[in-house]
Amino acid sequence: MSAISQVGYLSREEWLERALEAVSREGGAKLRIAALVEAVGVTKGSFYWHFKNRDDFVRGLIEYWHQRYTLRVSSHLDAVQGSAEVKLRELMKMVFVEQLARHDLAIRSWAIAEPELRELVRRTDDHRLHYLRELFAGVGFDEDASDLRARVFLGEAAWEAARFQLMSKRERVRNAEAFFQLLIAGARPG
Amino acid sequence: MSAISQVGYLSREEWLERALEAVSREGGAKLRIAALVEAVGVTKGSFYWHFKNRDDFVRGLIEYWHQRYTLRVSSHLDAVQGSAEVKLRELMKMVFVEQLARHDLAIRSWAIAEPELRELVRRTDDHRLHYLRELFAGVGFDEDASDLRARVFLGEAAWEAARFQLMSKRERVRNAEAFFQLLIAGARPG
DNA sequence: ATTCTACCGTACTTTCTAGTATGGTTCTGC
DNA sequence: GCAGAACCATACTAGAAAGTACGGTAGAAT
Repeated sequence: MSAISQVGYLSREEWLERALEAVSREGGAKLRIAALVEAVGVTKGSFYWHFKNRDDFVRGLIEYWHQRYTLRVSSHLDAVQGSAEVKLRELMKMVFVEQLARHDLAIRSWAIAEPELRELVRRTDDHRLHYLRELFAGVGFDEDASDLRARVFLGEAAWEAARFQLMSKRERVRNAEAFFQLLIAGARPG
Repeated sequence: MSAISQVGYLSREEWLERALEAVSREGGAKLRIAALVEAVGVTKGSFYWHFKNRDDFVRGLIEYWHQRYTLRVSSHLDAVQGSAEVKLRELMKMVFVEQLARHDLAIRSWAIAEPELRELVRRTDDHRLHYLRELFAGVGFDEDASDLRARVFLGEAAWEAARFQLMSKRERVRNAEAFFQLLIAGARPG
């Protein structure tokens, strides 16, 4: 019935992937289903096929975000051959150059009020924090130093996510390098 | 007509002060005027007396937030007697112990979509960044080092704002001290 | 005390939006 | 090339939320 023929149906995962892009662009604050489905390229029929209701969608999106931008990343790093420092460099590239945290702000804005959602996001934060601590410990820092650096790393990511600043890739690379110097090279243990 | 007699009328500023507390507690994502006026302790009549409409309110709140949590803070620091390091310590206490950035997430969540609001928030970020750079330069760091440290400082603030973690005051003080060590004491220039 | 203005409460209207009902279309397996 | 399942469009309904109208009260000034 549609004028534009659909190339194929959307799986729940594809749906969430597109939705995440739309939401972080439009902002989670005024999320209307009508606007969302338009951005995704479908209609409400599709939305209510994949999701029970609005809350179910939000939960699903946070869950997907956790899977895609935290668990999958740490799994990827585990598979990287090399020292902890090599892994850390790879992670920095992903986060600060490829802007892996670009959806965080929109996601977090939902979780303020609902305790259930806060718990979901907290789980993400805990995983990231724990993983980073291990990474810095692997470089050779002691417990306190590793903990501090993990938090600073996540802080920089949060700042990039919160800031509405369009940086060129060149600038991002430069920033990432300076940041690396501060955290590692300038304070290498031993 | 109200059962509870009002002690007095609310000025626009008092209105915004109360509103900011309510909004950052309830979250900006699902801001309903009915819930807002209840939290503030008035009715819709009051809301629409002080604000033209919902958008006007959001603009006003961001403006107030900028004034109260950025401009007023830098003015306060300018008046502090002492070295740049003393001022920096004072600022760290305000931000990380007294949690001055606790409203940032809710505010930012609105600004994602609307270019006009993004511009307002960007102005806040620029002011903070510039002020911090000057502060670190005052301590003795060169331009690049000051710039980097300013961003790391704001990163830590953003992380605290984004994270749903209840820390005791004791923990906050400890964290602030460790952070100070990283930025200053452990890398003092000269 | 009265008048003017700032401020607020309440009831009402209008607009918006989540959610439903249902028929239709595309895909998969056979 | 058919049957069943998965997926989606459209039209509709109910409820919620924004915004308005207006009467009333508190404060300030004279």
